[in-house]
Amino acid sequence: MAEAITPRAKDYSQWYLDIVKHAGMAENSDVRGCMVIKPHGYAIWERMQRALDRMFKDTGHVNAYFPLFIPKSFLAKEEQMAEGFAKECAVVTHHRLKAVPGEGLIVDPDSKLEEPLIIRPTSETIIWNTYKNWIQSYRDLPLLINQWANVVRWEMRTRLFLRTAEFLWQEGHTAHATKQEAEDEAHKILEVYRSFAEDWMAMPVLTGPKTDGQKFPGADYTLCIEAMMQDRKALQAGTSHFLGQNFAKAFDVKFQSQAGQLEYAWATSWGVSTRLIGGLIMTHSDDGGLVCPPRLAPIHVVIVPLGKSDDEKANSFKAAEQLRETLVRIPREEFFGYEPLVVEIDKRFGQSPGARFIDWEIKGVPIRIEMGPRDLAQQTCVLARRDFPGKEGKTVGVPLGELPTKVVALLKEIQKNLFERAKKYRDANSFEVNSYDEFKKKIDEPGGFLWAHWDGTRATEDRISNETKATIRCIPFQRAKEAGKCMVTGAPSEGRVVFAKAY
RNA sequence: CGGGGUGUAGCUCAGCUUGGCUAGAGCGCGUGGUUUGGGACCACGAAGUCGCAGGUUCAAAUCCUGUCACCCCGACCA
Repeated sequence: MAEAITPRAKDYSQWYLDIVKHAGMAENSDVRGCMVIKPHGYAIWERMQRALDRMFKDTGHVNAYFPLFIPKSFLAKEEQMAEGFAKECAVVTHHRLKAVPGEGLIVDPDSKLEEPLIIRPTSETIIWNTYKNWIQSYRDLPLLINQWANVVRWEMRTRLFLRTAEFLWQEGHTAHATKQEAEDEAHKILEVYRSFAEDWMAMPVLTGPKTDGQKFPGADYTLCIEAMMQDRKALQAGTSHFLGQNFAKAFDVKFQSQAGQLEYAWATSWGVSTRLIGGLIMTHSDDGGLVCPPRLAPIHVVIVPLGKSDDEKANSFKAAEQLRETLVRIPREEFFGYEPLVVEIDKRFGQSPGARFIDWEIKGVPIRIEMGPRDLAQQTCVLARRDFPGKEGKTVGVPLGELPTKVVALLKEIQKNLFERAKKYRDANSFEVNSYDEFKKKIDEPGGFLWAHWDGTRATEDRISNETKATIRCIPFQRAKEAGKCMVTGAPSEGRVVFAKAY
């Protein structure tokens, strides 16, 4: 039991760190606040990218790339944004080093930049500065562009994947001729995010606008997808902003309408980041390690051949190779993003079988097939599903001939089961509360999503978050119309909003 | 930025209070052998300018001064 994972019940944060570490997903680098994403973690990100990118393309978007550096004056042009990001910007002030005898490399004082460059915390400003040159006529609209990039936000307190100084994301930036069209775009993307979260990550989400206090600086309003982690805390998993004409005005982006009028363009921006990987971990994983939904799993099936004698090893290894050949030839299906099944064979005969099984469980491979002499004598194998921990997920005596159909069906079943289980958990930890006293009690124990009436004011929202550390996660589209009274002030409210403690 | 703490092998740490042989352990790593259906074991081995600089001393990982880095707790965030 050398590499045990801390149980969730004992220390949830440590459990999370143990999973990230032992599953080989990421580690802290020697650069403060920055992580190294290791191959197994990056493989999940690549799968996320592929699925999302196709969804963006299917909705008419194209990819482009804008600079990492943003002149300070650009950032300053949109006042809300400048204020929102000022405290977490990395600033480049010089462009050269020089070697000084005795001192080593120093920043060359003669290389000071005329104007400091900001490392992008987000790219609205540089992009809208560019759009100014691209947009003259209504015929140039809509402009539907996405970029895959890294950004830097100088965070004090970091956690792998969930909050790091540098992270990877995609950011969409669109320009439209009408307000309606831009608003439709923001909603359309939110639906893309919802379906990605639920259908690919198997992570149920609430959707709806943020309050004014929680929205993106520079946005007229922000829509979000919000998920519940297993410690009952909320995770903002994606945001889609309606930016109004704020950036068009800041960067003077006008177009001539069909009627010949000069008008400011309407904008949206939207993004999801490597934070989703943290969400995926905290939604599904158990005390045995990572649990990865099949549609995003870097490896779908691992075959572990077993044997003592050289003959037994050779036989089971050969059978494993034959099985892999069969499995990877299964016709590509939309369900798997038209990609072939990824099947790995574990050749480590030198290690004990238990150690090998556990290693794949920690890595979250959805299906494991064990083949030893006892199985092969009967032309069967042991089939283990990762959504049930350890031996609980095992079925012995599965005929080899049935595997191709069984494996595909089981992958789909695991995907479905993970979503339903997560949804059940979220719903079981969501409560309607009707008084502030009840709220204060429940927010600590048991925690979770508290649906409550709120008067819609910033003052009340701030008061609640100061007193309880809980914030309004979103004003869900899913809420019922229900006349009520704010639990704090008693002022009228037309529906409940969702409060929770959040990452 | 305020308070607390830690720097010794790849990792986790002991040793420091009370200075003294060649600086230790566990894990990991390498080699050889025995093992193998839920985290195997034995033997041997490689690996450290004790964060850095200066000082005290016959003698410093240990005491003193300075310095750097990192971690934890309080105001923000995909």
